[in-house]
Amino acid sequence: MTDTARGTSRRYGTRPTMKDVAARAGVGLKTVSRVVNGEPGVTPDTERRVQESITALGFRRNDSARILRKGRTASIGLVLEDLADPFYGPLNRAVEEVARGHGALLINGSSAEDPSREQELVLALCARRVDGLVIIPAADDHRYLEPEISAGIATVFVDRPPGRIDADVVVSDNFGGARDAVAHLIAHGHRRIGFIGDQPRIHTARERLRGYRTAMAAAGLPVDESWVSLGSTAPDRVRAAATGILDAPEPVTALFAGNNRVTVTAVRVLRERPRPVALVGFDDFELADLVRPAITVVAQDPAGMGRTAAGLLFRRLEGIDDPPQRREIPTRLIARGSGEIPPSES
Amino acid sequence: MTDTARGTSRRYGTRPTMKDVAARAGVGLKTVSRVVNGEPGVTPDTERRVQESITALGFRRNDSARILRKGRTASIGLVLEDLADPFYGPLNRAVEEVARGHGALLINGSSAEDPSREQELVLALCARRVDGLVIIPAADDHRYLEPEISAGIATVFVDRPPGRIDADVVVSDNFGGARDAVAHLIAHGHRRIGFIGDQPRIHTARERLRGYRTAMAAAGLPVDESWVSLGSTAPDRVRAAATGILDAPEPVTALFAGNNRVTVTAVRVLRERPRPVALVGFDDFELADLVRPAITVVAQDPAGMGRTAAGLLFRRLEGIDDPPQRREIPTRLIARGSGEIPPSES
DNA sequence: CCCCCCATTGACAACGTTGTCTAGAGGCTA
DNA sequence: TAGCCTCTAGACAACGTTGTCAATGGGGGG
Repeated sequence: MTDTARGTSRRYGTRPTMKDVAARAGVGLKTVSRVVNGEPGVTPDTERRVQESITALGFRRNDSARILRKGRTASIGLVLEDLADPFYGPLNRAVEEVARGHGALLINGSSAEDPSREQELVLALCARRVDGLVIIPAADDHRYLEPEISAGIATVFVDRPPGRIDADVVVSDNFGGARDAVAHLIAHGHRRIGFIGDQPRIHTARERLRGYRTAMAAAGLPVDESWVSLGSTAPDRVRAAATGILDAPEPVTALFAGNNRVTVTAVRVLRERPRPVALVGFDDFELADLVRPAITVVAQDPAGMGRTAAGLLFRRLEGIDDPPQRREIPTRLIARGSGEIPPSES
Repeated sequence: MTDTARGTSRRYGTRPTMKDVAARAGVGLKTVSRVVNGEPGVTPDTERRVQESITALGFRRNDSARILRKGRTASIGLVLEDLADPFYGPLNRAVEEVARGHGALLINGSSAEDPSREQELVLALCARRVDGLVIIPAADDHRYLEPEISAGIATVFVDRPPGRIDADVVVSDNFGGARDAVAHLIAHGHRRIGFIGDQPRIHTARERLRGYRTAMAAAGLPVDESWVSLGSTAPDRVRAAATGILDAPEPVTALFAGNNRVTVTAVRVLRERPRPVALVGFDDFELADLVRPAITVVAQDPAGMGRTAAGLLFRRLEGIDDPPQRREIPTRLIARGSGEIPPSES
């Protein structure tokens, strides 16, 4: 026999079950279940005895067994690109709040922009039988989700649409926001405006570029292709791109930065140069108003996106089965100074 | 009969089980289990037949049942104050990475600094039988965890120590960091230094105050109690406190801000005033170097804290059972300008 | 006073997987 | 060729809960 610890206090790692509680209280197993779940049909006296046993033994219902039996896990999965990215914080929190309102827990993970990691994570969540998924996609082919969706796992995509399947999706008004940003610069007198954005395989980057071109065209302004630079948002790449655009013989007088990280690098670059250049960034960021000049941005509403996505998800979980929905969350231009700098010749 | 959908494609919401796979492949249930888990003792031919059935039916193992049977959930819980707080992003991510390395998923939630919500969340995670917990405490009494811990749920506290129980804990060197910050200001000639911190019921706030007092005492400088203000970090409160300290008849020449949020508000207040006042903040924040003057801070290492905490947790899960550990993560003073401003008389 | 009904309670199967154990088919040795 | 061993495969119980159903007992109406 190896149970040397037997008999000394409680066995480590062993938890009491309803059966144990029932035995101690001298009642049936099902009665304990009823008490634990607050079901009717138990006399106050019996209930008291059961409760006493529960606290005495430190019983806690095993939700794994409950889940197995009931088929619902009361948990949803959230797959995003990077838990550490400040943009996703409010989104994460908003999804959590909605989940909490529905009594569900949130399981989450980062795809790190790696499609295979996204898939691995999503399938692990499906194996857990989460009730639903909120996904910020890294992959561009989501057909691997088809069996899961038809098996009843509700799925909502956020920030970027799914690839090659149809599903609920919540996106920012990337096109409209970008168009507004560029129109704002044009309204302040700019005619030569540069655009530095993310890799074109990313949907949001393409939409923002489209907004840029549309605004320019609407004002009858030509776009010199050397003003446009799409690619990695790594500081080095952005710095090189910005320098190239600003040092051209006939340089731009304003920059539109395609996202957060680009904006920050652009601020650093502009600060090193004598000539004032206007700047509007896509995505707000904390402290954008503390920098001098304060940064004019097109603000997204990540919390709103999270709330909307979670709302759609629980709507599905409640059984509403209409065609896939698309929700576009408006953006808002916040003028703080950097976007209102007038054009200055070299 | 209500099964109108029967016969048309697959029934929505029903998933194949190992039994279904076995029936289709003409093998026993256990053989499917063996194939799914890569266990030995299956001929290549049989395995092929089973694999074929699995893909044809879109089978995915039900981890709820597996968990029930095996007793391990391969998931850990993370309870923090606010998923949206940028400070916790890197911590969250670091914990996730370590969990991922151990094949575990991460379930997380926000306590919103509400002790009862912390407890509710923690107990929900315990009912799920997470293997372990990483907790950034909001409560100051964690005895409610005793039955869970003795039932084998490993628990590590981060950022603040647990209340009234003994457990592994990972904290920043709040005392040392604060002392260094104030010593830095003293080294730059300041003798009257204000401190604005968080509510004294929070451990980190007390430790940082202790560091402040120690540095002042070490330099033989008196502390006028009107220079010290602890309380909510809401902008209004901090603004009032800062104004009071700075408008005193014999005002301070430097401020030490007890955390992130305080620092940001302090920057705004100082910017509105003519007299230059030195500032050092506890906690680094993105773009601290973009503000003018750039902000000198005592940087914590949230990713390091997360990694260390998760490391301790999985160490426990591997069965190491020594006394509760305490790990202190060093801080680092980053001089950027605001902390090197010399004293200026009114 | 009898019968019916309702409220309380518990026995039992089921959820889908994994651990244990045994059966059967070959191959090898003596 | 008998006997043994190994390797594959499946039958069965168990994990801890909940849904279903039946049994018991007490109270009220006829």
